[in-house]
Amino acid sequence: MSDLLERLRGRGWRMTAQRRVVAEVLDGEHVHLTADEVHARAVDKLPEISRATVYNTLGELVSLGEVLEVSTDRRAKRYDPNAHRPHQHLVCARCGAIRDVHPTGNPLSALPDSERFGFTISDVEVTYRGVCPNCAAA
Amino acid sequence: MSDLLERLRGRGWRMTAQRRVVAEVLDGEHVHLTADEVHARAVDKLPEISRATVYNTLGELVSLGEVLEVSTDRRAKRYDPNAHRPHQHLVCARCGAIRDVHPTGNPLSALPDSERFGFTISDVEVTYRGVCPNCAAA
DNA sequence: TCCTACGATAGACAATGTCTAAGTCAAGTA
DNA sequence: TACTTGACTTAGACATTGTCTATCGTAGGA
Repeated sequence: MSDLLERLRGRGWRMTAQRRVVAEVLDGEHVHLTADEVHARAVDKLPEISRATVYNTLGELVSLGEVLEVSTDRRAKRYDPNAHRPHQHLVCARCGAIRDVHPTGNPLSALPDSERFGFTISDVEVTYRGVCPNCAAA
Repeated sequence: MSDLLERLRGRGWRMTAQRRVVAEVLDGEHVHLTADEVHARAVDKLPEISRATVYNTLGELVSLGEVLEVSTDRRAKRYDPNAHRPHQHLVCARCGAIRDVHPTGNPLSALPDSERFGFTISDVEVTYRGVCPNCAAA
């Protein structure tokens, strides 16, 4: 995670204990926490951190392109630190588990010009839904 | 829209003024209203209809498979009456306009077995994002 | 026409996210 | 090191979206 902290510092980010803690919480593969979960884990490390700061910091990380927002369910947004490798999500419809996946081909090419209605398309968001092995076994 | 009302009546749906109004509001192509927008339009036709009834009725229509829930932004869910033809969505990142689109090929096939982590996948949700012609011109 | 179970209602409540005003502090400067 | 300043943090009010409950009303069958 010092990678991320270094990058942020290099971009002129003012380093505070709160920001460091939020960045540390968002470390790892297949991490997809809600803002509230991030807050809860941040509080473990820094009890006086406020909800507003977590929201602010997450918003800044998203603006900087260091973290992605994903909405796999209709409840809270989730934050995905795996922003530097394009990927999609695979969600278990029962337990809500989320995995990052990497499809073949460019998903943008699936949409023919005749279906683009003159839009300039820049991005696709793809979420696969199914049942994970654990839930299938249960 | 009498089609929808007929189908619903055929399924034993008890017909009330409120339900009829909600079904009428959800008529047409490229209709993607939030629950609140549905409520506002329903109130125009039937001033005493309550918010809870709109939510209940939308939920029932979704359960019956007559209407789809889509979440193209992170704000409110939107309701799409075009439930009988599989389609995806194209969203303008500036004004939020939404169009239904129909891509070529089966999006499920883009995910190789090696990336399925043992999940049994049943569904894919695809949202294209870009800028619509109106916003591009402005 | 009358009954009754299902539907509708108002409004409280819950979850998530945003905003504000005031206090605090990181980092540059001398 | 001490000073300064504007960016950062805070608590809590507020906003939005959605859900639940207790009560009232009514569609449709007898």
